[in-house]
Amino acid sequence: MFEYDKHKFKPSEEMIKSAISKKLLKGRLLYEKGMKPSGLYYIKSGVIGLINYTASGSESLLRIFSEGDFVGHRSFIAEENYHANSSVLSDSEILFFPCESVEHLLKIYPALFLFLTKQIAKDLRSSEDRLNDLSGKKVFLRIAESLLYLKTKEPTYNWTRREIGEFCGAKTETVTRALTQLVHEGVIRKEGRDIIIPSINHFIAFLKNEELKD
Amino acid sequence: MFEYDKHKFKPSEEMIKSAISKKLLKGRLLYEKGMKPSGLYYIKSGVIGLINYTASGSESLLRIFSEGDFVGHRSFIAEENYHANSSVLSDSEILFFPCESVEHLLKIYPALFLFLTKQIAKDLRSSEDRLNDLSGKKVFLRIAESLLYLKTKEPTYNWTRREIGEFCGAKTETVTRALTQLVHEGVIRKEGRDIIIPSINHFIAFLKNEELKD
DNA sequence: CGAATACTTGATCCGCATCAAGTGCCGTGG
DNA sequence: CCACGGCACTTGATGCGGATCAAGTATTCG
Repeated sequence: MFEYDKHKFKPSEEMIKSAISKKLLKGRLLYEKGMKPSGLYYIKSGVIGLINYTASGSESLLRIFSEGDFVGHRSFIAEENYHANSSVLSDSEILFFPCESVEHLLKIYPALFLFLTKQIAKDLRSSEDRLNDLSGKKVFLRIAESLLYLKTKEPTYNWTRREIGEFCGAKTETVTRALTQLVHEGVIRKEGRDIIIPSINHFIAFLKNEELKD
Repeated sequence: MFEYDKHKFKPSEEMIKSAISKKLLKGRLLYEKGMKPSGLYYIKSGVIGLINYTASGSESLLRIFSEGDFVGHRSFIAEENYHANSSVLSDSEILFFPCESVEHLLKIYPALFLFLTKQIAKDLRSSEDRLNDLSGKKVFLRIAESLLYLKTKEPTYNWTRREIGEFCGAKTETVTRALTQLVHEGVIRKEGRDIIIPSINHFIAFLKNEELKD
């Protein structure tokens, strides 16, 4: 089961002075696949998703960013163009730090560079763990684990069935069915469209037990 | 379709002096999942695979390393324990560079650090591209693309059907069937157990065309 | 209130895994 | 050098998980 690191990097006052502030509404793109990075984005508030299109035309949700996260650092550091769209999932306030090169970033903000490097290394682990899960775990378990991850990362955001599915490679209908089962199992509750996990520990215990089956 | 970067980092004579040399036979493990990194590995010759076990007990091949590649750098830089086994696929000669901390590495070998950082950032892209393919592409295309990748990265190594399958989330039988079809399509040839791609360009053209279907 | 979108539930289909029963291929030891 | 044992591979038959299709209902937003 993948987890995420709550450790964040707080930009200095001086850094923030050099930043450009933007407000973006839900549904907008922060950047588009194929574009060349010219700096780093930082989320003051809101939720951003890194989204790619699959061969069959549906979307997949590769990574989630929220308050206190940097965005666009992978492409910037790899010196590649963006490999996916950065889509605004809820109204966001963003800082943009223009930067000309990786070497320049390392020189002026070595601590930030080190932080981002470690972040990418951890993200690679997560991505490879998900790769592993995708070929080894049944969809029900993937959905349950993704729900836990998404709800832990951003408890106040109302994740849709579609987004949960896009995160773990499942269709909306399949997510619905899995959620119905999770309600029957007594580990989640629905309130309108929102999904409530009354006890995270209870949910985790259920997952651990579920993993042993099959 | 994912590609790999041929750009390599050559350790200096001075670096090599501080290294420990090892010879490992096929089937051995360079390191095991869960162990704590204490330095970096470098491949002088041979092929190494990063392998994880899926929930259903089968294996998945996460990354491939060969001559001139570093191994174990992700965990070292993330300051995490290894998240998968490093398995020797063909007899290898390895250099081990002991190193106490990420900061120390950055201080004494800044160019290597920068190189590894970029490498990890590119690997994250590849991994996320594969994640995307796994939920969007049919198994036939995944197998064909994986074959191209593996054969391009290590043309002399005889990739087994099992390994190709473990790389793209397919079973051995499915790989066999896909290969049979690729022979019928006239883009590969079998010689004993080995797979020959007579013309890489022809193969790529076939793939491009195949991607447009469906 | 009406329209658009998110969700739900059931029926059906199909891709690929699984199971089974072989046939090579290759290294090892006599 | 050949025989033998063990994997790697092949091919066909069968089954099932989850996608797809379809036809609703609920929710949210203008």
